[in-house]
Amino acid sequence: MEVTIRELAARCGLSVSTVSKALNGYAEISEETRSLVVAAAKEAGYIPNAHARALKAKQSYNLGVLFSDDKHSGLTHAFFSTVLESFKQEAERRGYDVTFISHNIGSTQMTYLEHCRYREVDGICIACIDFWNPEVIQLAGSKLPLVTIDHQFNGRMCIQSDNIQGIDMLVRHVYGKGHRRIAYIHGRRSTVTDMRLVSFHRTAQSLGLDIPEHWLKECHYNDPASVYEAAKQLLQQPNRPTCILVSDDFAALGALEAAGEMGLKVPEDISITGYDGIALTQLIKPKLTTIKQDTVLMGTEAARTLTQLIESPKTTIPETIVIPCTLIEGETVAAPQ
Amino acid sequence: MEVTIRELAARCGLSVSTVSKALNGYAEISEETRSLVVAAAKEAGYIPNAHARALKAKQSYNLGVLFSDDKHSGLTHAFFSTVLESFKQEAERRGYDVTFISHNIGSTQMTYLEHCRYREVDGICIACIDFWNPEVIQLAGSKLPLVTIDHQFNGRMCIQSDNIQGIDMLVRHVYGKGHRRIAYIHGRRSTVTDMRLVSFHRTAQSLGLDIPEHWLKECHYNDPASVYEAAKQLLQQPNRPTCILVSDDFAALGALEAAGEMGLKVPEDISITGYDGIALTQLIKPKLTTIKQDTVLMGTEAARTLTQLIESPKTTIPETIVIPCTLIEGETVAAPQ
DNA sequence: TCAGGCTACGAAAACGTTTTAGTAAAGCGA
DNA sequence: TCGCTTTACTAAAACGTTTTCGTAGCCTGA
Repeated sequence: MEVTIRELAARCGLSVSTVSKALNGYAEISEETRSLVVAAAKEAGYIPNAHARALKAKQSYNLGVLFSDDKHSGLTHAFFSTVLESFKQEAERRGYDVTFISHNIGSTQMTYLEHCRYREVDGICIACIDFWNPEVIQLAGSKLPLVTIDHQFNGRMCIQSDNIQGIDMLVRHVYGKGHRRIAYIHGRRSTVTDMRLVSFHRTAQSLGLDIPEHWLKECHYNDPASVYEAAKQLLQQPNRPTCILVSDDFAALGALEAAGEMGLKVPEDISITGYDGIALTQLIKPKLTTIKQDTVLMGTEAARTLTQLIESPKTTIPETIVIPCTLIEGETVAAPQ
Repeated sequence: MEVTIRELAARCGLSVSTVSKALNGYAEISEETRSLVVAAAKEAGYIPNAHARALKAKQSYNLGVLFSDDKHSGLTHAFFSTVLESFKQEAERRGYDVTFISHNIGSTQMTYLEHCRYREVDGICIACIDFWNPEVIQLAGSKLPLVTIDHQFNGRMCIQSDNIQGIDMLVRHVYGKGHRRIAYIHGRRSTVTDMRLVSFHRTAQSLGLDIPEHWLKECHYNDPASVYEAAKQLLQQPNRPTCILVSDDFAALGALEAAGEMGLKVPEDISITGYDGIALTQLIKPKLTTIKQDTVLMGTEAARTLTQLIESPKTTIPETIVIPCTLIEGETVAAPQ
């Protein structure tokens, strides 16, 4: 059915090796034969076989993506799906397909690394996952070219959204609007959370703000319900904050909900911000003031550096690439009463 | 580096074929040797090579997904990303990986079908794409096992959300609330659009409603801006409808926007509904009344039928599997004034 | 005792490529 | 003319599996 390189060679009256070289652009093939072969290939509908090629050449032109979060939202995760989309587009532009990595393929359990070896992916992009998972650490310890999003493994490439700058901008923004009593609802311990917390404290201090410990609340990312609870606690205090920063747009909806239920108007009675800049924020009323992470650039850079790492392992790529973010001024921050 | 079956055979003092059979559960291998081999494989960290296996066995255990829309929202598409996520999960449960199919891998242009042949995917799932695209039609005409979401190709498997039922429920719901003047903003011509339109007309007729032609507007899916325009036109009419059905949740935001700008309150002054049941609808205020498509079941069923088709091509699977949908009663429909 | 049938294993071909090593033919300088 | 290089091609091994076919040894029944 499918025509192989052998048949193609026969049709051309050439050897298999010549045809292979002609198709792969070897210099030792004359222009004449090359065009002959290319024409014949087209006419015969010849498509090379990726598996045979990968088997021999030890390159699969396949990139793995590891991608999950504790809530198993997977592809439906508003933030990471946009990163992944642009990762995929850039990978394709560079000649790579992308395959999801998981650890149970059918009945056979595999670790992530084993799955990568099984499919012989040329490299892997890790995002939005528990980076302390032993299997992920095993992956990071392997020889496999690897890029992570928002987490730095020692000696590994990492695409970092500039969380320091983001929180700094955000705090200064609400400060500029007149807020001095600022609470911060952050996510669970992770690289990202830590950076944002550091930045929050640093900026608060440099602005001379005194933030009581109990205005910092730990919640879950991507989980409005937990933020709802935390926001309620904050708002019930006699001497409550005038502004609540939530470290996740989607979860910030929980804070809006809480405020609404308590009869507080946003932004008149209480200011609220998010973080991420997902599309949703600009579709709700009032529009959420937030930090927009450049997800498109993050995905593109991840694919770019990963393929570069694969194709020329020698070149030293900076370990961390920091992607700047921008402030989206919505309608959820106003001067405090 | 990586240990091959040959080395494993040497370690066990067995032949390559015996080892292969032991690992693949052939009956002709004694229990004794099998456990020996399995233990040795584990100890040696043996992982089979998917490419070699695919090359020989003509099965890649890889499923392609073809997935794009005219706005190139790709994975960020709220509706289809949830379908894809559950497709992926079910595929993995059944032992298949999933790879995206596209048509330009690097510099070499390929048709979708060529890409499938290149990667030797065992089957493909097509969703959310222009089904009249010649390349998609070529795919549908091929021998490749195939399942589509929401479009019926002749003789091919299709997972259909029950659009007839959905629109019927929706129209009856607003009718029940007292609406008689109902407009419908639908998407561009497609299988889905057609079914919904048919259902709209049929139900309207059976309820004795008389819908003037200019209350039907064609817009783009996933595009609030175009719906915004259409809604404005509808609302500016002297004798305007009391309820507008929009065939897409996300785009329905455009209608809400238009109403808001014209000083009309939803649902007091005008009722609006969406369609799809994406998460967003229950996060905005007021919550959108809509039809929820069972995206999880759609994805799962797509993966199930596709793998079944691959593994036993003989068994006749019904051409179309219809997935029921449910009404989500939000806060955007009230009795007309 | 022997034909026949299991049982448990092995040899080797095959899958479709890429790549190394080799080689005729042509070109070239002296 | 001769030796040497260059050009343009070919032969064949290899990549890591699966699978067909073959077979040695054992058991069984008459």
